Amino acid sequence: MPMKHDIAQRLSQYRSVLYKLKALGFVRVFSDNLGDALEISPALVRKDFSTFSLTGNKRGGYRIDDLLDKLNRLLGKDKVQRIIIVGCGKIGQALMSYSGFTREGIQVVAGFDSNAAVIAPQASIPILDIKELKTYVKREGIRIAIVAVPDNSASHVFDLLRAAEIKGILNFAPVPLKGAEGCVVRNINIGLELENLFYLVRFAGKVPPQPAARPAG
Amino acid sequence: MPMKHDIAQRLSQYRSVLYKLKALGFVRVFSDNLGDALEISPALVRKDFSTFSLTGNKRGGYRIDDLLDKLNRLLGKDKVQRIIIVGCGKIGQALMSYSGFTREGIQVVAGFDSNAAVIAPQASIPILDIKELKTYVKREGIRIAIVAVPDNSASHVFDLLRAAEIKGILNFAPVPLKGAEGCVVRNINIGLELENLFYLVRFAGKVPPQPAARPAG
DNA sequence: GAAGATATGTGAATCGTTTCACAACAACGA
DNA sequence: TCGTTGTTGTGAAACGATTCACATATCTTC
Ligand SMILES: NC(=O)c1ccc[n+]([C@@H]2O[C@H](COP(=O)([O-])OP(=O)(O)OC[C@H]3O[C@@H](n4cnc5c(N)ncnc54)[C@H](O)[C@@H]3O)[C@@H](O)[C@H]2O)c1
Ligand SMILES: NC(=O)c1ccc[n+]([C@@H]2O[C@H](COP(=O)([O-])OP(=O)(O)OC[C@H]3O[C@@H](n4cnc5c(N)ncnc54)[C@H](O)[C@@H]3O)[C@@H](O)[C@H]2O)c1
Repeated sequence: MPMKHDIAQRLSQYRSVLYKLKALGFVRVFSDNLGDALEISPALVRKDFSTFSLTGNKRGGYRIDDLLDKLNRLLGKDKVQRIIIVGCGKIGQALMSYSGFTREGIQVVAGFDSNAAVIAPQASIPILDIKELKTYVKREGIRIAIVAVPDNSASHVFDLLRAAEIKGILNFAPVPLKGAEGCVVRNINIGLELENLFYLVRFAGKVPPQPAARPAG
Repeated sequence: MPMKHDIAQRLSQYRSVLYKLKALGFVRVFSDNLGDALEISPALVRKDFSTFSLTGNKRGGYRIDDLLDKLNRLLGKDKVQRIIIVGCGKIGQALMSYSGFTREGIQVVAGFDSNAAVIAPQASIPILDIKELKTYVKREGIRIAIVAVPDNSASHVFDLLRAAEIKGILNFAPVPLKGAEGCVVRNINIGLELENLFYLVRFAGKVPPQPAARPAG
């Protein structure tokens, strides 16, 4: 139950940085290097590694290959992760044809849509009728889905995915789906990110949450 | 300097929920209602409001219209926010044609690209040559940009935006751009979100950060 | 092989955020 | 008018995450 809210995120980031360092010819890293790269303190890097028993050497830091092996295993990078995309509109199709996933060991194996004009079972990544969702998910053992349907279909699609016993959802509809027993949800709300950015920019430097000068007293 | 890292995010979420309640005919809300909606405690809702001097009534809760007025002002929703998109490929174009932004008072006023085949200065949302970026940004007083260029162009584009004195960036390239003096950056890394989801799903319920049973002793 | 230099690994201290708990107050009913 | 009810507003407590600080291990050099 106690889940450090973004240590896993950092693990992925360490991994990404480590690959870059490795490509540059480095063999070892120090907690300072990783701290600089992620803009966190070296102590936190060490704490994180310690949490997952990623050990180094009291002098020469950490062996990059060693860290990468362990991180890859920890993050499930030793096998290709297969996902589906529900809603093959603008966002959905952009994601389906995104080559960056492959590099990360993520494979989009199918799309699903309710619009007959979009369905294309013979495409290299087949787009199937949403009615086939449950059968497909069960047969192929899919655990993760991306939701990219219009806002007003999102909660219906959410129910379908739950019925198909999907274990994790990445949701692009600006309708916060609430995680439920046995199904983790992460919401990506681009509008919200922008609003946040406006706010941050507006109050950059200035007194941010203006606690309203107390009426003299 | 001390910046509560996601209180602004919550402010936007309150706003969104309040509009839904209003549409349903509600006039007042209680901290409990908002707490339920955002899956946070009512106490935090009250603390947040208190921080921004959003006051309610000791019995009948908060007046929705009142909250919305104040939140809108606080979040800069009283005027349309004008943004640009750099990199008009798959993601960039999906965002340019996304109608959801308009609803939120966000207007994409131009796109920029380096590929002549994509440039279209006469389109309803013009796509201009990246060379015109600085001039345009200064002339139009643009403060926020979305970056949707390929990974290896990201940091170059970042420099161009900084030179144009852009104040905030929403970055889709999986290359963590580091915020700098006078420029806030938010990175959206979809691959990272997916990896995180895999991790969460893999360890759902089970012992998560396996602290490696100590060697008897 | 001892001395010095340098990084890790981690318990304790710190810091920021969230929750608790309750006084203060508004509305309502008798 | 006065008690009862229900909700806010907020100091203080609890909690969780991060940083500090240092003992400990390893490498390097003489
Ligand atoms: N396009 C963007 O840039 C953008 C940005 C932020 C958020 N979003 C959000 O992402 C979601 C998708 O946006 P989009 O622009 O790709 O929309 P879109 O209209 O282009 O695509 C939606 C697709 O979902 C399909 N669909 C509708 N109901 C369905 C159902 N019940 N089952 C299966 N498929 C169904 C439609 O046929 C369509 O192909 C929306 O919720 C939108 O708010 C989009
Ligand atoms: N497509 C996706 O689903 C997806 C998902 C996650 C992340 N991303 C990331 O988003 C970014 C864009 O992805 P995409 O699929 O839209 O790529 P894309 O190749 O379709 O589009 C990139 C656009 O940027 C333009 N460009 C290149 N260099 C430029 C420069 N120096 N100045 C201005 N414009 C320039 C190109 O001409 C092209 O139009 C990439 O970094 C990618 O990793 C994309």
